[in-house]
Amino acid sequence: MARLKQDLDTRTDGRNAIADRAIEILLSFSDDKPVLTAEQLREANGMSRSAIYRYLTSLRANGFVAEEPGQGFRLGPKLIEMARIARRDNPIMDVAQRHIRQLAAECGEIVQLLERVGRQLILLEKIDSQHTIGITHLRGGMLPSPAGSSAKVLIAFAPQNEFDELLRSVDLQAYTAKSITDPKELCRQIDLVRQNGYALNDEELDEGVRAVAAPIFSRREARYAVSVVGPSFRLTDEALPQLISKVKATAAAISSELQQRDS
Amino acid sequence: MARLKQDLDTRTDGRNAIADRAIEILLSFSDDKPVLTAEQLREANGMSRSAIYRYLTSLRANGFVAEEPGQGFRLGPKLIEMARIARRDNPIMDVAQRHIRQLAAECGEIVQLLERVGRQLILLEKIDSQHTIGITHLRGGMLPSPAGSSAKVLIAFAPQNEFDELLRSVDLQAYTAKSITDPKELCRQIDLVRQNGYALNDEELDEGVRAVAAPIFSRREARYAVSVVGPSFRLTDEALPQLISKVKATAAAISSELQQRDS
DNA sequence: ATTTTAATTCCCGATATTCGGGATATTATT
DNA sequence: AATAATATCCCGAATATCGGGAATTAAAAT
Repeated sequence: MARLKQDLDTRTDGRNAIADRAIEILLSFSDDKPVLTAEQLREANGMSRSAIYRYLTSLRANGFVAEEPGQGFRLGPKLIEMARIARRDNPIMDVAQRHIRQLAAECGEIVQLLERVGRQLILLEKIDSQHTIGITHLRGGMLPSPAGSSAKVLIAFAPQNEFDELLRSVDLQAYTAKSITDPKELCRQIDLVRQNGYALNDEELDEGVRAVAAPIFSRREARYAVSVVGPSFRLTDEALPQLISKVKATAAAISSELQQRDS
Repeated sequence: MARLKQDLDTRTDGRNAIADRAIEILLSFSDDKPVLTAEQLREANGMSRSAIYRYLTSLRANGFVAEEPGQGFRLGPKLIEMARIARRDNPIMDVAQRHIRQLAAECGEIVQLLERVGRQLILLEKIDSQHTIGITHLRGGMLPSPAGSSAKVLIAFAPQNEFDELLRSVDLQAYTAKSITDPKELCRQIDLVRQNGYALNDEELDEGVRAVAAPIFSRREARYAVSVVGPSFRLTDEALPQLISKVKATAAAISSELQQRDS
């Protein structure tokens, strides 16, 4: 009776399904849902009671999840430790840190650094804005999802063999009045992004929120993106040109520093 | 022919052995060895070629490890993202940050914040010292291992049911001339730690390195420890008393803030 | 204190999924 | 081009997960 999910949409070739499932459990946690009960985790991942507890026991013993007495589980402290090592050795973190802090200081808005891994957009760094009146919470990033400015950039400059699949995976739902819902329109914009070297997000995901993003190149690939996010009343059409050039300059500076390193 | 390791020293009751193995692979990476080839990982974890690649494929697809072109693998960017969430929801991180930064500023030495999870000592935060002439690299922490100041504190104030096992798991090798090698001596020191409310490490792990640690209480348990680490020529016998009181004060402040939260 | 309820752990046979070894394909090196 | 090293694919064997439900423990309510 061990009938497993056997996801049809993701290939299970040459992978370890159980390791994948363990990770899936970890990915159930998000900014929105930082604490989950065993029951919620069971349901979210479609497993039996015995199974989820077996996973949780292993994850907890290793500090990957922690138990909050009456509440449930949350991501554990070991992840914090491992991230220190991951940061230390991720070439981009070292290089980008200084640049994006300066960008944040200059424009006073939220600045983000993202990395694309397959169809995932991973948020590496986020510097909060000085303005308390800012965007407090942003949609986290895993494609298939709607395309914000960073996603547009990373799709536009993706290598050919991945490009089509990425483009297809964009969610075209209408989250706001300005959301992109037409594939043709998306293609048109992506083309523009490639021409201009930057992408905009004009309230397409959240009402009143605009963003600018530019690609960072590493080994001739656009693996990372910097973006500035802020309220439309500050990121006005008048303010945008200067902001765009700042974002592009920052991205370019990081790119060139990365390139020097490789040599 | 699927003969697995079946570790004898760790119970596999009610756990998920494969998830454990996946985590074990991640734990192969450390500050000392941030980049490992598939072959090194295979060897370190005693698995077959096919097996290690299956694990790595899953881990890589999820961004838990990343591939460095000619070098091998390193911990991946997804860990950085997940750590952000883990931090955000870890009560201690929010509270302790400010206090340990101030402590670091006051004493100008390395300050560390650790959490105990079972027999593991997890490094949650490390603030580097201003002095470039300091300790660059510290032994990472998983018991069984030698007991530094933080370990002493966390053992001394551990709950009864865990105390004996923890004490037994201490490594009594002679790393330096001053290392504790006698179990009796360790017990005596642990008793003192419990009486005094702090622990010292007087060049017991590394020549010329001293440390002071104090326990942080959360829900009537000493789950965390703050420690200050520095060279013996600055952490002199004359300087220690003041440093000890500062470390204790910091720990106490964090403890009381945590307690307030719980109410 | 006692009952009720929920949450977690334990047990078991069935079988899905890992396992290792070796062949194959790909990439790097000389 | 030839060699070496690395990575993927394929297979039967069998380990270790799987789910269902019972048993235990913890928590909540009466």
